Amino acid sequence: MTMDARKQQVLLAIITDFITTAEPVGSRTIARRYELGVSPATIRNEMSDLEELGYIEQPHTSAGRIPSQMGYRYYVDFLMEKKKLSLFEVNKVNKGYENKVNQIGEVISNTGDMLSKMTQFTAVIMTPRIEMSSFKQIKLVLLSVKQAMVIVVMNTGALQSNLIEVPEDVNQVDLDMISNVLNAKLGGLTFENIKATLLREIYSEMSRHKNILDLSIDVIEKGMTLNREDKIYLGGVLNILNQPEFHNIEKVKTLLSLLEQEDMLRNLLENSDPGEGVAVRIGSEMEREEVRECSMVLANYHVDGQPIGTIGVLGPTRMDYAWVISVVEYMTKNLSVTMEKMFKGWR
Amino acid sequence: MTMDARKQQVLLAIITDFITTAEPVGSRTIARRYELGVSPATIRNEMSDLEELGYIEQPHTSAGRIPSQMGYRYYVDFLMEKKKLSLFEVNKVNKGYENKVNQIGEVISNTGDMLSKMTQFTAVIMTPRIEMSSFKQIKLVLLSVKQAMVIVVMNTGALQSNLIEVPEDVNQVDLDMISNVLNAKLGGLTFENIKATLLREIYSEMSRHKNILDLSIDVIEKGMTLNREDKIYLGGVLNILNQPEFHNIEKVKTLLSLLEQEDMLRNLLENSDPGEGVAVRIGSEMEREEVRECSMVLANYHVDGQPIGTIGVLGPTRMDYAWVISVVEYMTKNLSVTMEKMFKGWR
DNA sequence: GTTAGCACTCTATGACGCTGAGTGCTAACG
DNA sequence: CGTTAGCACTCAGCGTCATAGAGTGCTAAC
Repeated sequence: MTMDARKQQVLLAIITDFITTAEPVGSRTIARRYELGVSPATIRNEMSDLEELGYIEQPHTSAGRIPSQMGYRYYVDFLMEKKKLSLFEVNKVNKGYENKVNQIGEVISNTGDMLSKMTQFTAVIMTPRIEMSSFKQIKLVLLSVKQAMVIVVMNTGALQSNLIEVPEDVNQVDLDMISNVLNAKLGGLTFENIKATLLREIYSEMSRHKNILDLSIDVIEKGMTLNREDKIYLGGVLNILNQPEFHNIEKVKTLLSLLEQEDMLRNLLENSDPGEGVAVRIGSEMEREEVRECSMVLANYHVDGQPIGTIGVLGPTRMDYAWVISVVEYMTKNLSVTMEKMFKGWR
Repeated sequence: MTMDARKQQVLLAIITDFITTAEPVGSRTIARRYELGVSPATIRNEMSDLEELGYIEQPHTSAGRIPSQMGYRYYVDFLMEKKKLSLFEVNKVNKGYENKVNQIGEVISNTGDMLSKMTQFTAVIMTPRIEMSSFKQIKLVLLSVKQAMVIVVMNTGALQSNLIEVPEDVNQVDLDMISNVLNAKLGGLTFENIKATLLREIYSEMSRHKNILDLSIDVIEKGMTLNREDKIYLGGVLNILNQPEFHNIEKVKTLLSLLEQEDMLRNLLENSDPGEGVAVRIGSEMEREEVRECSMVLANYHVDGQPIGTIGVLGPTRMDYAWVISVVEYMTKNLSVTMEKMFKGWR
């Protein structure tokens, strides 16, 4: 026994129905709502086959069928028809990008909000990965007697600043000198490329100025810790509470506590890199137990052809993939363009 | 009929019991568990009185009694015995402050985490209010051709930075000049004190240098918007899901969505300023509908005798006030000391 | 004033049976 | 030989009902 056209039709009908109703769907319902031109009995036979093939399952004997994870996968890969965003929605998105184009954070959070509003699920956005960008410039600014600020500009335009303490006898001239050395040594390098050898080299160069040696190390260390600062933005977390599959407090708790732990979430995202285009990860295709009943639709956004971050939507496996994929696709494109514009302006 | 010693004992027993069990407590339970030396019947009589006085209520005829909001209030004001933190806990808190004393954000989030872990409720911390602090120094640093960074240092040591775009022909010398003017005019003033007149004054002074006029305005505006940047840190949000009163998804949703909206939360906090010492706000003593079944224990933390922020714990009205109050009190003291140390080091 | 006793109330729980949705099988049909 | 009508069967969900248990309020006795 193998998949044929009518089985596909039936599977499509089951999934379509289940996505909207969240109820197991029976043979009668399909016969009534979808015009397959056959009787419920025939559909029952097909369903029996589909179950044997593993595409659908039965919660209990006298219930209808629901799609299995494999069913969703088949649907996403072969059956689904992509939807197109309406003009109205396209306009709404474009409006969302008109203001506040000068702050990375604003763009990210705007995108996330729109994404969650349009899909009614939870939006997940990783801010631009700093590992992929290289140092462009490092500035050290003395603010008061013992306090200075490190400002690191990356080639992507990303910018990070941090406070450091400095010895009392350090003045701005010293700091400028240090910046110069750092710029010369580190300019154009990515964080990954900064090896211990290089640090030692800087160290020795600095050692001519004994009293600011410690400081230089401090700066590097700060820089390295800043490295891990790529944040994850979440939008519409509470949307999942509207989904019937999350009427159970325990499930809510496990999922929310996953979302609360940024490390885990980052891990999850990094382990399901979408590569090019939009990727769909269904249930246990993601490693973590907590999202076994969830799916993610994700895509990378790019600057200069380089993927610099990931954007995605997290919802129950029973989500409207066709719609969500279209939205993610469109938003990714827009986000890439917007980021590109911002970075171009800065370089 | 009026409150007397035995009624107090009974009320205390009811509240104590209800706090731990979350179940209505009956006369038998009290007679058994708390040694009042009287029979259940007598306690029933007292309970009847207490109900008439409004301190307790009955969910339904054949159930025990639960404290009313007024009952909790009476308990907090007159009956409760403050608990003391054990040496073990004091040590844990002190450890928490040992590292990372150089970043305000770290201190805040550390405090919040400890607070929520120790109380098992949700911790709410407002970062230092910037309105209360005055400008100490403003720096403008040119980063690239069209891009500069504004760094604002407040007298509290708080620090804010923001990116701005500048015209191409502006160089660091121009920026230094602007910083100087701004420092001269704004130094020592709080945000509140910056009036339109002052801005106009600066404006006119700047007008000598036509081409950087726009820039100056930009800087001020950025500064003003930075103003509203006092964030609210939340710790242990999911703890409330462990409370039996939040087994209902709808309640969870309303409360969480309140917490998600920073403006509302800020409003809530600002409307219940604790003043000196630790304040307790029970149920509808706070204005918002969403927290009618919650209480907050809050206190201000200080630098130089000035309250600069608020720290609090949010939980169901049925919380262990004695314990929570002690924890908040201790944490506030510690936070104040730590902040003071940080700011002293910076001034 | 306190307490034992008792009737009363009301929730929670579990058993029971019914209903309706849905299936799987079989036999008849084209 | 695929399709379908018919039918017996299964099972979750729901309402009903009776029971148990916790707790009260009242009364009368101490």
